[in-house]
Amino acid sequence: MNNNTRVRFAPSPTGPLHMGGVRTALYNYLYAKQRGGTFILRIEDTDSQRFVEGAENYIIEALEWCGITPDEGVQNGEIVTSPSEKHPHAPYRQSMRKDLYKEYAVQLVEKGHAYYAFDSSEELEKLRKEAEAKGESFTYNHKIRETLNNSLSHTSDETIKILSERNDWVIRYKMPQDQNIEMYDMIRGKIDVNSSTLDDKVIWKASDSLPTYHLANVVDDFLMQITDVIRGEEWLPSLPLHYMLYESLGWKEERPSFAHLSLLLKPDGKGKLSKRDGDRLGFPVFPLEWKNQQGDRSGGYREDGYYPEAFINMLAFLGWNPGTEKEIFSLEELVQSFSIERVVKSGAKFNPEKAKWYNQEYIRKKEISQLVQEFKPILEEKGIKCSDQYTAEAISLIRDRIAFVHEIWDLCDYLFTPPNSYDPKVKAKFWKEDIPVHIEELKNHLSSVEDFSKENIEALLPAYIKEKGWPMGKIMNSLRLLLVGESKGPGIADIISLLGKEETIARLEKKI
RNA sequence: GGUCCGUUCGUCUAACGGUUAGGACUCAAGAUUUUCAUUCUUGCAAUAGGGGUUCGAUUCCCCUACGGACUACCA
Repeated sequence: MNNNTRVRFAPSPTGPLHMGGVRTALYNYLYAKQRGGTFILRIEDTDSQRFVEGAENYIIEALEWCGITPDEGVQNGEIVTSPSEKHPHAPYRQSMRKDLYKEYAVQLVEKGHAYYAFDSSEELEKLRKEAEAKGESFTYNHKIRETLNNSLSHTSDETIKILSERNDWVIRYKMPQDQNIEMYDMIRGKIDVNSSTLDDKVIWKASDSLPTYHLANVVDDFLMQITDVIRGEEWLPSLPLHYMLYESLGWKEERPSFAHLSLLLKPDGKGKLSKRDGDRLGFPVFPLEWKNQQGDRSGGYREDGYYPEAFINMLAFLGWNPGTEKEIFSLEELVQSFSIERVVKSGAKFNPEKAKWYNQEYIRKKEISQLVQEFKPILEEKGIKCSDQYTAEAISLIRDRIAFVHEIWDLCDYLFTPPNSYDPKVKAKFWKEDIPVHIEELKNHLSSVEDFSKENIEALLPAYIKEKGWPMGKIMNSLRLLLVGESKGPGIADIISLLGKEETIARLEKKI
């Protein structure tokens, strides 16, 4: 147990949180909670171009719905601007921390680990095009940096002059040459990269006085005393840079441990899971529904009727397993059992069927009374009035066959309203010859019955039919046809008992 | 193209270097339910290919193939 463990989930507010992002947040949360540590939510909004209105609140709300609430960090609706006991490192939105990054970038320049670069985007674009034309790719690195427009190729006087005259310069990290960078990933183990294969990344830009992700990330992780970084696989290629930044900044000892999670892949075909796959295959990709500026809606697990527990459980098992055969885990159980070492290295294709299965498992564990409350709005919408007691009995008859509350109505509408049509196939098969006469007689017999309990009906019905010598199958199925309208549903005695004497007789009288 | 990561049933995955390679989802069959579903039972189905190391390789190493990520003054 190390209650000094501090992890962060650091999304960019460029749109709704993808389910893969939720999984990353979840693993961070589980890792922290298991160690009695702190889970921090930080917003990485250093790219003003891609900022999307509402995205930050979406992220907060989504995490809230999932039950993975941050201990520290940005709060819903509340702007934490200055440090407090609960939020000692506030603010947690990088755009609000912009002033603090420059000094570290400048410090790197002074130590000789970085330099000012004055190349315009146009110039760089041109160089890229030229390289491409030759079948090569342009890389701003140790081989050519001395020949480009930067403080390495200018005298310090020239540099000072340009710096004061222009505001479109950047600071680039000066990646050392031919240095073996030995890294360790908690999931993948040892990883080696030679620094010569890396380029000189921009770490700070004068145009908006903002750092790029790499610097902001490393500085904030250091300042916020992050001990473990668990993030997506897309960051693995920049891990060497991050290692070097820690080293150059003199924070080697404080460098956190890293774990890179594999991506969530689309269910069919190849590639990573995207919003389009959800639209195409009919499943949500986002935890909550999202409406973009154009008014397009993207479905959410919440709106589709998933329980957050089921969603979280499903997500946890996409790339992790406890090593036992137990598959249903509450959030608390996940906290107990999670281990970063058991996270799978390879990417996981998302399986919507399995997601449904999880929800089905959870719906079976719900209290009937809760299902009643969830179903009531649907009943009201249909204009049905009945007691909670009745609804509870109806739901308990069919609860083992649903995966979602919204499936209840289609499965047992006949328990709330008489059938308005009769399945012709079933009718053709069973509704023959003298059946109507028998049903009439049966109806009259039921009129004289007082006890409509399931047990009594179950015993009485077959006994009566047998006694009369009528064809059992035809009568039973015809009875079901009149009561239900088709060939489906719970036991006929259950249905008759629930409908009650009056309603049962009424439906039989309606005939065909 | 370059760098890095990965590869066990259709899918998610398990397996101190020694297992009839296990489980779950899906699918199929049977039983039960005088319907449908549930439930239960059974079945189908995998170590990418090739080399090593080893008494023995899914497991360790190398090569190939395939997949993925990254390769921005985006994160």
